[in-house]
Amino acid sequence: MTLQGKTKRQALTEFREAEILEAARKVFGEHGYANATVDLIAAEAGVAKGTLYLYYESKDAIFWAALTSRFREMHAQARREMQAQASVREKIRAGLRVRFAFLKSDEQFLRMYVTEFGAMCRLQGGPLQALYREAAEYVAEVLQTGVDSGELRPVNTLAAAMALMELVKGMFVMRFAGLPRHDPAFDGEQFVFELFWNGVAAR
Amino acid sequence: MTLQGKTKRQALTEFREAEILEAARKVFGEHGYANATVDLIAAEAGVAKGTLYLYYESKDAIFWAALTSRFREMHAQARREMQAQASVREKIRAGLRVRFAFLKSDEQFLRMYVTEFGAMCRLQGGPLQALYREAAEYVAEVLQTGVDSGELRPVNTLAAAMALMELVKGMFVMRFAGLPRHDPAFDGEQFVFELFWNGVAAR
DNA sequence: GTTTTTTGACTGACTGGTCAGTATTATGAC
DNA sequence: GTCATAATACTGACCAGTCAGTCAAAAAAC
Repeated sequence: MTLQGKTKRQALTEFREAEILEAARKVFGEHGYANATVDLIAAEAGVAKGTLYLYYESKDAIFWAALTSRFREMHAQARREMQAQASVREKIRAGLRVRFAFLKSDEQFLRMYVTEFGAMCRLQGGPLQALYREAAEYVAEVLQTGVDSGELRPVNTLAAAMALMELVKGMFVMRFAGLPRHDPAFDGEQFVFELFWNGVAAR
Repeated sequence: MTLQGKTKRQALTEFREAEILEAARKVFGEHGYANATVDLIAAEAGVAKGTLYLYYESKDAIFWAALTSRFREMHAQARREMQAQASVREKIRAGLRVRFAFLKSDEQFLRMYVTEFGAMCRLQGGPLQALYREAAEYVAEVLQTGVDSGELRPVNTLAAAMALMELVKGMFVMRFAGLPRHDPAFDGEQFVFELFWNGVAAR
């Protein structure tokens, strides 16, 4: 009884939390941070405004939770897939595959990631910054093994890792900038891989 | 008299306009769009709030004018320098040199460019989008001549051009993300050039 | 004196956040 | 099992602060 009861509550609570984050991603994704109102998020989540403040202490906190939770998932999955590969080349490819799949499958997250990311970096020490750094550092680590083994030519691995992540973001910026309309069959993932790999691979 | 008067007025008007844009860049750069207030911009520009509305019809219009005027300058100068070069390789190098110099020399514009750019792309058909497209298309044009002459391997030139521009932006994102602290002597411009050039150059 | 430009106090819509009250679920006594 | 009590979760009307935009009056230009 006790256990079942608690489970029921906890389950409900967790469900609510997920629901709120989902709603937040939708509203933030559609309207952007500034134009998204807490009332809208509450309505979308199907809860009262006050309830939101039981789960998160501010609009800002909701935003961070919504963005970072997905970012974290994406990064974790990319890391897993990368670890499962043997060569640096395949690790990079796997990382790209995961990130592209993630961003393609979740329009709202994509919008937040592409359009709000820059603005959020303004906050020195913000949660996203640490995550971004962590993600970049893992990729840099992988690249370093390639440099050490001679698979890649010497390069600033951290800068290269960041460049790669920015390239991924850049490919999706195209969608919002309406580019390129010319070639709908264009494969951004392959393009980024080739550009990056040729750019850093040993000659 | 009339002429002199008008000239004086016009001169004042133009001076005011430049002053307002300069102030706007400072305030938007420091606080971000959402946290920048029209009152702050007016104070910074040394005019009354109402005066701003004689020059621009809204906060949004001020923002656009402030961002696009600099972006336009940067693009125009890059274009000039590129045209002055003979080879595609040197054109690309020149374009990078101009953009890096611009962003390094103007902290406020850099902040707006890096942190607000994404958010602004949200507005389909916004002024920046057209500018961005135009800038990318010019670079793509240059790349195309390289492809045609065999200097570059076949590549989606528009995507490559955008990737290049995103790489530039990415190098400056590092500053805000605090990366990389490891190597202060790191030359972002050279890095981007090599990464890009190796990535798209003929094999 | 008339016209043009500038001013800055004012307005009112908007929204993040609160909290007193209500509803739901868990606990315990019998 | 059932009823009373406690604990927890939820609600939404409300408030206080903010800020884009206005306009009547003042200043400046002519």
